[in-house]
Amino acid sequence: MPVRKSGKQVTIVDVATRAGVGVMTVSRALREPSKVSKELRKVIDKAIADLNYIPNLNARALASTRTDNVAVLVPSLTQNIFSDVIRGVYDGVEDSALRVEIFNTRYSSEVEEEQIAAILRHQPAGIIVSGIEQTPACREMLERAQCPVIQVMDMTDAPIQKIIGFSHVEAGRQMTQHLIDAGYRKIAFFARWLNGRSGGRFQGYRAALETAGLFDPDLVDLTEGEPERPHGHLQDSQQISTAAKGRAMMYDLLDRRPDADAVFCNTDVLAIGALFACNSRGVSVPEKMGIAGFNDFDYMEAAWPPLSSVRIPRWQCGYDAMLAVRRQLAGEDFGPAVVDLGFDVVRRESTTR
Amino acid sequence: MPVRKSGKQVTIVDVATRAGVGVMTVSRALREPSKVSKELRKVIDKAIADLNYIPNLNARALASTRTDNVAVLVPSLTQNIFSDVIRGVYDGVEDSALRVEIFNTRYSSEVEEEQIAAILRHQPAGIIVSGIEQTPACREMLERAQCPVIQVMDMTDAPIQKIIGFSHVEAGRQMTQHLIDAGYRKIAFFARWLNGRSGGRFQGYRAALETAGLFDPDLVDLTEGEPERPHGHLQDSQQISTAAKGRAMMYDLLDRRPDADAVFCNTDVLAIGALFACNSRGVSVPEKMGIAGFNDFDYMEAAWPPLSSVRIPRWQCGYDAMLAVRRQLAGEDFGPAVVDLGFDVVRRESTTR
DNA sequence: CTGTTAGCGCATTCAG
DNA sequence: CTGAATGCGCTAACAG
Repeated sequence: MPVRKSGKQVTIVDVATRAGVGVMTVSRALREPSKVSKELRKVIDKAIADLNYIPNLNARALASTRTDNVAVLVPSLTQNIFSDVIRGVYDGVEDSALRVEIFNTRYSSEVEEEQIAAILRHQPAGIIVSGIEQTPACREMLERAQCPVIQVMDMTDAPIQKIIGFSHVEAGRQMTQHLIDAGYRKIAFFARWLNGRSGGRFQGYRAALETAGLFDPDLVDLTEGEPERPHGHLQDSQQISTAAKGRAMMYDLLDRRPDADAVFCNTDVLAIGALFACNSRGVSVPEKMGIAGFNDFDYMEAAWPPLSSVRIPRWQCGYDAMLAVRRQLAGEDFGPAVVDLGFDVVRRESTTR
Repeated sequence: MPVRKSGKQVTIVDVATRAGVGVMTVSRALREPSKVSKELRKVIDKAIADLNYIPNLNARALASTRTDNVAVLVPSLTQNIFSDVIRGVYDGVEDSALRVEIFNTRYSSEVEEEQIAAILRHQPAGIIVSGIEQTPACREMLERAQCPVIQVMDMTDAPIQKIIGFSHVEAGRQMTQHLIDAGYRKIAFFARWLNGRSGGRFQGYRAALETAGLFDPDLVDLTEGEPERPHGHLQDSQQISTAAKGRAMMYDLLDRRPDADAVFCNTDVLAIGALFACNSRGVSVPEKMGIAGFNDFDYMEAAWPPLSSVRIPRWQCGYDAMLAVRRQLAGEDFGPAVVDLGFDVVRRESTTR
């Protein structure tokens, strides 16, 4: 008498019995069809279909001590930045047996820690994680991980295993330098909050202006200190609008500092909001006010006037990260530990005068 | 001599040995701490920390024939619509032991089928899937699933188990009716492609206009037939811009049909592009051209002039779906099979004349 | 509250 | 190319 209810799940044994072959043959037919004779394969396929057999991947993972899941951690899905990274990841996983699992840390270190712990418990094939701001606990876990770990979308000399990204500091610096070169002198900075990456941009902005002797803290508007984390059962309609924020910041700037002549927005949406503010006040862009954003989403080019921005390799980070995982799993060369993909300062009408 | 390399993974046995207790006590301490005495719990926790023990969830899943993973399938992550749904899902999972796993089908039925198959092989705790357009194969798999299955963001009389959403047809109809009521007569329709949901909006648009005797197929611009699936190693910069598309469609409309007086855009970004086109041509909105979008993202209110749109319960769909999963798992009442959350036609300046 | 035993479904190993 | 035995790490089911 079985101690355990012999779960009515269809197992590989049932399939083997029905097909009149050994269990191992079924297992092979499932994973390496080429190693099973064509005839047996047919019989087995039929048995599988008849019984409606569904392989249990948990059992497989336990027996083989590995899985085909690549975990991807991003801080936000609402910001298209990471959607593009994820798109790259998906493009990179094609024609492989791997599966992509997305995890949203929501800019919370606690959540990230929990998720990494949970991911490791599942014995992933690889991990792709955004940024370099992991807590010591996260970092330790990731260092101990028995699989490829790739960091993306930022830059550091000391990656966990490998990093593929670009320098936010340098990006902020170069865009600011472009504004200076274009003839702007009172260049403001708009951001809703600063994290490691956006903070880097701000550093670059500040460095460029200080070098030029133009830095003015009064032109910096960081409004809120907290990272984005819409939460607490907010409904869509109750969300704080970044575009509206950009508009409000521009109104405020126009009121407070009528001498300001340009703004570097930490985000494209902020820039769009700022543009609308100028539109409604009759402030001409780029003549009276230069506007630049960051990310270069599609609508920047489509705006009127077209808005300058910094184009960053979002898709490429995701794609290359997945390829690196695959190379590593295949036992091939892992390549350099640090890959700097760079960025482009895209100059459009909004900063041309 | 062991047949198998006794993998150097730390197991629950190691912990039990070190703590000087039974295996089962460790297992309990991990999952139901309240059922283990405080003292033992301490000893066990220390042993876990000392050994750096990581529970193997695959083994747990195999032994208990269930997991804590709720799979969420969405057709796109680039469109914020689904990001909001996912946000709702995350908010709904809090204070539960469940974990969220996001899957991106990329508007591909094949991908969706593969993913659903893979998900089922992992014995999920629940499944949340977008829309009602599952292929027969998908539908069959989901009907067979031994876990709660919730469809979201659309409406049907025959859900797999339960659906939480709203009617796209009705939404399209009501927005169009609003435009008619506002006095517009030559109302165009812009869309980049039609799938089940956007197609529903078009149906509603058409129905409203036909009822009013105003339908004109020449005012419908569906440009492309294919659903969005940026792909084939496109980099960010090479993506086709929806905003630019909206702008181009408006230019085309202004050229082809100078008598057109309004447009219902299938998507907010399209509407933004259309607005920029009017800005650059000096066409006054809403006087000469009414513009309405769909989704009501934050930037619609922030635009100049503010743009009308249809606000849909994205967050609520995700949140309620997760709660339904939890209720079902807890053995509580599953509630009605069909939940219509409705929507709001948001009238702003862009359609007020 | 605690421990023992058996087995979840599959892949590894090694022999045919 | 095929198959039989063994155990992956954990938890259900009982007994104490």
